[in-house]
Amino acid sequence: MSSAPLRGATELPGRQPLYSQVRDRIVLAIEQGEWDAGEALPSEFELADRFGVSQGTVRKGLDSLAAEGVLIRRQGMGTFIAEVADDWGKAELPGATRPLDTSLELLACARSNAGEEAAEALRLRRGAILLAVKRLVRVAGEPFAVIENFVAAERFEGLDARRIKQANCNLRTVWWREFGLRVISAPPQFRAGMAGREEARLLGVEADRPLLEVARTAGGLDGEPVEWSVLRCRTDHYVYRV
Amino acid sequence: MSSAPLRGATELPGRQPLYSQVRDRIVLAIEQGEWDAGEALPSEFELADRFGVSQGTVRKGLDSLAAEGVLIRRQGMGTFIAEVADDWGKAELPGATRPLDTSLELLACARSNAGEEAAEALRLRRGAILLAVKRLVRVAGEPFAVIENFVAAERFEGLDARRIKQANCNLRTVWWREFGLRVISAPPQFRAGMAGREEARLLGVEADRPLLEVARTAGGLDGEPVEWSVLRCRTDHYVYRV
DNA sequence: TAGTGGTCTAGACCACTTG
DNA sequence: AAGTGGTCTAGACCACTAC
Repeated sequence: MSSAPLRGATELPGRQPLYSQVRDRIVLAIEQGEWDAGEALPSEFELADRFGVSQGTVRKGLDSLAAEGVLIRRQGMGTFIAEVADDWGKAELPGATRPLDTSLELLACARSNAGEEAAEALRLRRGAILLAVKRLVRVAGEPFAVIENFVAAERFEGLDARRIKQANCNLRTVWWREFGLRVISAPPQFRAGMAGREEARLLGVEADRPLLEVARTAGGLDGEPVEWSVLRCRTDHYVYRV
Repeated sequence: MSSAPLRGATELPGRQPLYSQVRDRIVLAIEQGEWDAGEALPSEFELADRFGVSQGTVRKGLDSLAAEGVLIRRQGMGTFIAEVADDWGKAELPGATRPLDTSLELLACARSNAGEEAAEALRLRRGAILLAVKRLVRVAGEPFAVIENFVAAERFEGLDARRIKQANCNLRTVWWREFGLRVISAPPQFRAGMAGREEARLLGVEADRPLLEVARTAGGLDGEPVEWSVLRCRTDHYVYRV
């Protein structure tokens, strides 16, 4: 939050461009809760004053965060902190281009131990204590997908079903409001699997029917992995679009 | 190829920003074969002269094409036409982040009639005459996926197996070299399906095993749909990453 | 040394939104 | 009318590449 100009850092060997330093300073301010979701940032000129750079340089930093989906810029209005969204793909009718509306339901929130994939993705040791959140996605009221999210229990002390439900089952909102953490997802991995007994029951399909599996990690704005998650969905009625 | 300044268009009602007009002019020049793949474009200042705008405006246009993967910019060297790549996702080991090397083999190139999905995607009538290209993707020598591409036969008169093999089975290279067409893919749709008898045989899996299906359309730099394609892959050994 | 793209500035004007 | 982001310019300097 200091107003020290950024130039001092420009002589260091591992020097970053000014606009990139501006981006990082803004990220820091966001993480420190300086502005709430939906709130407007100061104007480009105010930020330029604060960071001791020109308005064009601030613009480049803001544009990069807008491209990442962290900020929303509207001509004539200002630059706003984006509402965080659970940025999974969307259900669509095959061949269609319009995403369908979905609803989320919390199934469980419990401690578990890291399996091989989760441990590797989160850079933890195998068996580390995780929190596992299990949710059901519905399309037009019908079960479409089961999502499991895993995070390090240590970092998310106090997470429980009540807090998740308060945020309408949007975990990104929970990470942001309760833990001051904003995350961005890496490109997912895809696999075709079979419905186990549990998924078959939840999704209302027969066991041994093919299910689409989507797995991904998400990291903080600084790049550190925070969350590993898997979505399993039936694709007999709808398809999944990235 | 004319050198008329761009300003004249700025008074039109559907006016585009100058940098966007610069982008379109460069796209046009690329499509007219002014530069080959791998070749360098004129410098920013030369292009600025040619289009009658400032160097910064040219830069914005070039940057947007670089972001789309059409151009590659290298400090101190210049701006180059990117080699076209078949931009499917990659095969990876589960949990890994490094893509594996793949090879392509042409299975067939034949005429067919547009099914419902292909017709809709390509904005043609159902039953329109298409060219269907079928290829096999191998990872470490083992069959991994079957890709089918569909294009309007009318637009790709003269396409045959020989021309495809000459381009190492890279269809994007064929579109570019033989038909002067550069395409960009839209986000794909995913589905979990079952291996039919034909895919099972080609991929070396049992019939009724789950297969991952990835479908997408690709359009020209002007946005018109050109190609519809489907990839079907086994995900028992490797996974598919976007 | 010359030429390229990469960064940064200062200032101008435009388009849009709100009061 | 005032304030915001969006575009555009002209010019400066830097970092990298080639010769």
